[in-house]
Amino acid sequence: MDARQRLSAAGLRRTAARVLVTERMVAEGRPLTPAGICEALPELDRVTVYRTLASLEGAGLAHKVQGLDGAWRYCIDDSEISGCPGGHPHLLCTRCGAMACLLGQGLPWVAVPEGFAVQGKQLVVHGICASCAAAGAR
Amino acid sequence: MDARQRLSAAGLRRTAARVLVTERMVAEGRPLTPAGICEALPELDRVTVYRTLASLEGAGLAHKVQGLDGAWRYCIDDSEISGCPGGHPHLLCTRCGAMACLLGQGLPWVAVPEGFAVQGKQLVVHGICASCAAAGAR
DNA sequence: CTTCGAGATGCAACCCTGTTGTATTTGAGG
DNA sequence: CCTCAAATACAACAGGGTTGCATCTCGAAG
Ligand SMILES: [Mn+2]
Ligand SMILES: [Mn+2]
Ligand SMILES: [Zn+2]
Ligand SMILES: [Zn+2]
Repeated sequence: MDARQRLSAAGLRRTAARVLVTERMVAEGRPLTPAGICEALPELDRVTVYRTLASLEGAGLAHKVQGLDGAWRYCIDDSEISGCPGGHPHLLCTRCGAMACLLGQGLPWVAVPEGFAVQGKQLVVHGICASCAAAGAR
Repeated sequence: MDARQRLSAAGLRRTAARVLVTERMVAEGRPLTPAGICEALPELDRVTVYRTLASLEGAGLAHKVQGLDGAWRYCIDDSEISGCPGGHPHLLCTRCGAMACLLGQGLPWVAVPEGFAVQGKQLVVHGICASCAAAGAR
């Protein structure tokens, strides 16, 4: 699905910044930090990238997850693949900072105390990714 | 168990800062942000609080969890209660920022791709806590 | 094709969390 | 007591993210 189509389908104005950011995220296919996107798109202002990501997330075109480093990662929701309502766990490499969506598995049910209204859950599994392990052993 | 005993048992020097921070955390009984601890203990320098919390965590006397607001929360490990090796889920109120340990349940098993070496997991359930819901309805 | 206004962008300044460097103090063991 | 490694205070810094405001631009309406 084309970036422009995604934006229109979600009822968002198709601005240059949104098209660029969306295309970049689709091309990467994994959760990216705002900083990483800024690096890839130096023609965009940092604040614009933050606001663009917030728009995409608000419109349901992307989801975000927190890294252990305090930075959020945003990833396009690919409606053809995901199909994991309620979200999915994420992998995070503590060495290189790369994040990956663990599609195909959902989030666990958790027993919460009476009166607590659950809005969402976040499950991040951290460790050393395969490529970092290979590089470290070398 | 006394704060001093905890420190000695873990092989840490019993300094004034560590005793104060530990006592404060035991008294609260829930995960606290460094900022919250600083507020409660204005006689301590901010950096000292950060380094003290790192010491406690390194010695296995406390664990930490990330809040959705980007701040870490530290909580004393009460050896008499916890007994949840590998950690436990945490609750976070998105309105007041209060966090709670969900003792009694462990973290789920997650299928990770071949070659990924898991170091740890973090499961944060966020929503509106009972007292905030009551306050909001009022 | 032109007009026009809500919404998006760029820029500067700011806040908050956390870290690092370094001189000074402190506490536990001898 | 002494001693010295470890811990503390203070200042400076770094990174992620937000806010306010002037300017620009998309897209609907004429
Ligand atoms: Mn994901
Ligand atoms: Mn806990
Ligand atoms: Zn890696
Ligand atoms: Zn609350």
